[in-house]
Amino acid sequence: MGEPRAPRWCVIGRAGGEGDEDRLGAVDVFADGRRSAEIPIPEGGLAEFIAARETGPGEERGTADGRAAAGSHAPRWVWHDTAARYPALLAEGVRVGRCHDLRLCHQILRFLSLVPHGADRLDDERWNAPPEIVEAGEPQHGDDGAPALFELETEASPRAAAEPRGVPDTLADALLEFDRQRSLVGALEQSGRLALLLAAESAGALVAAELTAAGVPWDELEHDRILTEALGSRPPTGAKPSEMLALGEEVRRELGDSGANLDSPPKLLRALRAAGIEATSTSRWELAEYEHPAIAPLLRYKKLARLLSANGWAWLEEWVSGGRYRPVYIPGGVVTGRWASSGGGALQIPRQLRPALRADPGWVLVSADVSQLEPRVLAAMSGDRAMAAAGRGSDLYAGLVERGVVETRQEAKIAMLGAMYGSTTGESGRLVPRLRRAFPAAMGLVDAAASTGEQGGVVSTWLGRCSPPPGREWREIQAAATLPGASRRDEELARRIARERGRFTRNFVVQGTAAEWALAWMAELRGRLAAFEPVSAASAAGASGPLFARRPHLAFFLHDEVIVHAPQRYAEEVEAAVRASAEAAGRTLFGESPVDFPLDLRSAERATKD
DNA sequence: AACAGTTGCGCG
DNA sequence: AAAGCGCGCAACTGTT
Repeated sequence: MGEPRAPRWCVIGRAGGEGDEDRLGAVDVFADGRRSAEIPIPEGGLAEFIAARETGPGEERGTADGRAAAGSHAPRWVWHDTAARYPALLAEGVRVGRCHDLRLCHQILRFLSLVPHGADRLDDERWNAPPEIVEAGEPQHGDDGAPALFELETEASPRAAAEPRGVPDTLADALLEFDRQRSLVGALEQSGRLALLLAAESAGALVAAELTAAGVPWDELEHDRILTEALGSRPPTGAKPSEMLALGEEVRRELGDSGANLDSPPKLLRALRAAGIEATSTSRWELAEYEHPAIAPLLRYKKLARLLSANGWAWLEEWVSGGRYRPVYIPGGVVTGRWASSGGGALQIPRQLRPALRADPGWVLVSADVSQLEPRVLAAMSGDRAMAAAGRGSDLYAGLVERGVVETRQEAKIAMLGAMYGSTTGESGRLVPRLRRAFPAAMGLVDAAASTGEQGGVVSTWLGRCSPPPGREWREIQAAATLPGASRRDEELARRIARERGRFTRNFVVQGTAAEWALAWMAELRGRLAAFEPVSAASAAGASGPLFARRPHLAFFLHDEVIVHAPQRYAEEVEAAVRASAEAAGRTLFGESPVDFPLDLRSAERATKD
């Protein structure tokens, strides 16, 4: 498709050598492998350069309203690190349709290249650096009036002020790496899955930057109300809120120890034992086992202490401003391919605070999560028809009960988690054999992954992300245990860490494939949302920035859940788009599989869960 | 005073 | 005390 003369890719990178840090250049790469000469990009002109090409011929020029041509003419942008490049573009109101993130793709391909296929390895270690985190922020203007977009906000958010990492960003490096990656994929690829994975991973990088730029609409007053209701009114910095003080006094009174320190686990443990509570740790799981009048207030104290330190007023001040919470996501930050986050704890927002996620006036939050994503992914990967059938309704766990695999929904859940995590003891270990009987194909897949891992092998997700090989220490312990002079301790250690690795690889294939499904879901949804007609300026969202104020946009992502911030009038269309994207994700990964991926979907002003 | 390591708990 | 995977973060402890 597309015009024969239109470049398929456009590689962006730093053009000059020493002293030329800001000069950028581009090289077009065509489908037949031909390359253009280097196209110089004037200083500060990247946004304009890209905007012009994202808008196809005959279309209105300028993308201040974010109207990206959905890829008909625009090339796929190839750059070293989306996290380093894209926030500045977004801040200038330029959206990108597709990209190829060399750093993320390198991370995927480097483990893959350990598989003996005879292809060239990607052995340029410089590409293995962690992402360069750049705050989106408002464009800052330097002395010369030019936007200094890459300046780090050292004071506002210290975590984002990490030193720029050593990923090469010159055009020459990018072209070389891009060639290596393409030839490696070409040599290894038979199914097209790997290309799909690289595209999905890169799309995820775009989504992550856009999520930070758009922010989560956050009701600071509601957050404050939740805190005040639980903790008492806000205390001066460093002081404890009244509710914690009162509970602390109650605990100390019940323990008969007026000096007991509840904030130090070792000291608390000593105080508990002095009061006759023979606990071995201070975790709430263990404390809840003991009958003592100090336990209840202590558990409440710990709950409040957690709320205060993790998401208290200090957090609110640091991470929420102008009605937006802007977490930093790290695509591919987890070995399995899941996203991680850095700063602000985006992936740990407690349910208690969900009511603080609140749409702007005239807008709604469309929240969707996938029911039992990981078991469904396992059913699809393994082609287990019985398991697919059990998941045909909206609740796979209920399907297990209906089929008499287990007696209760709770048992179904425990058994399924145990199967995917590799539990061998307790109730979970007891129930797993039933699944093995009912779903031999699915269980065979995870059991094989565990076995491969125990033997030091590499496993891979559905699209081909490989688990890291075992480290030197692991191999040495295994080797030592097989030596003639090995002690029982050596053997037990080797056995134990082999089993641990087996549980890791067992879960890797499922968790990693679920992450791929989620990427495909978001990539599809991102495209669909960008195609909505913008609403009038009068109905624009307050603090969403030029690209997101007038269209539905992704606002939050959490492994198997997305939240879209949308103008009220689009609520139903957005729900349909979210559903259609989930169906498309299933087809993209698994083709015409009998497994479906039902969503729990709701639109409301607030994102309350359950 | 700055650092790494541990504990405990929030999320999926 | 999580039996069983993957994370991030704050606070405390013990070192340098």
